[in-house]
Amino acid sequence: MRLLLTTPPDFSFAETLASHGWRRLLPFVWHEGTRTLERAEEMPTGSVIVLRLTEGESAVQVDIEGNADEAEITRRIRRLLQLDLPMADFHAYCRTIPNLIPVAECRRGRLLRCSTLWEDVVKVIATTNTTWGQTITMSARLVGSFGAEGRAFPTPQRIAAVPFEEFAAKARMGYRNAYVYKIASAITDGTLELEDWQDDGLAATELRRRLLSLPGVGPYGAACLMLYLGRPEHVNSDSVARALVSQELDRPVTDKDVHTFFEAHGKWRGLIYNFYPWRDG
DNA sequence: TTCCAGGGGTAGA
DNA sequence: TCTACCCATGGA
Repeated sequence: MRLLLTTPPDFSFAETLASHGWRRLLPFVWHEGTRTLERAEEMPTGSVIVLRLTEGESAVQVDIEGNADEAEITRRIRRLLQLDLPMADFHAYCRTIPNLIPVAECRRGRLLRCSTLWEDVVKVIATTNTTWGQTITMSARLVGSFGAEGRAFPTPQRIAAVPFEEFAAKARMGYRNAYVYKIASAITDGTLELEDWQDDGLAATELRRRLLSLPGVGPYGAACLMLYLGRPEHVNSDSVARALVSQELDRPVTDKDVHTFFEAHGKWRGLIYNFYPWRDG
């Protein structure tokens, strides 16, 4: 089966996929030669399908291996590519600042997401206080050990269904094991309705408060997740941000300096940081 | 061995 | 609010 999803004029397939590192984490597989983003998805029935996304003419072409409900696939892909996120105001803002004009002209601003907030949360936790290499292997172990057919990202239910000791031994996420398992268990027993937090009616301050209440999610993680949820008013200051701002200011900097550096960009701070045209690339 | 990586939790001030 | 310390894992 093949789907063709029309994309907004200010959408860029290439820029969205390059927006951050998610395309390098399973179950995403990026094929540079064919410019294809592949991803296995577990359907509500338990079956696994494979999506292959390529850029079309003002559209995203989706080739689907396996049988699945078209509406459900469309919904997931719209989430993956932030197709419903308005970009006009952000791009208009960028055009008012000379060194940010390329951000608008290259149609940057959307970020690649996973098909659930749950998966985004787990992967953000897997990026904290570790190297990218380990983040990649943690994602691979989660998919391989607990995902449906060892190909899709595990649902919270699949993780909560195994004893913690078994989960920890196979996931090997260090002290993050307990955080991920606790979140999976809370979703499974119904005390945490994480996916409902994506409601646009939720105030940004309340969303941030809730994200910070998740074990393993602090200021950095909450800022990342808010960015993925279209609320870019916080900068996800991390060691990368500190290094870049330090280079820009030519002196050692703290988190506070990073926040001060982006303060003027107000509600667009998080996006400006993510797409900032740093010197030397 | 020791350090530390796209931080976070906790205790104590 | 700020600081110090600890945290599992694995590579350098």
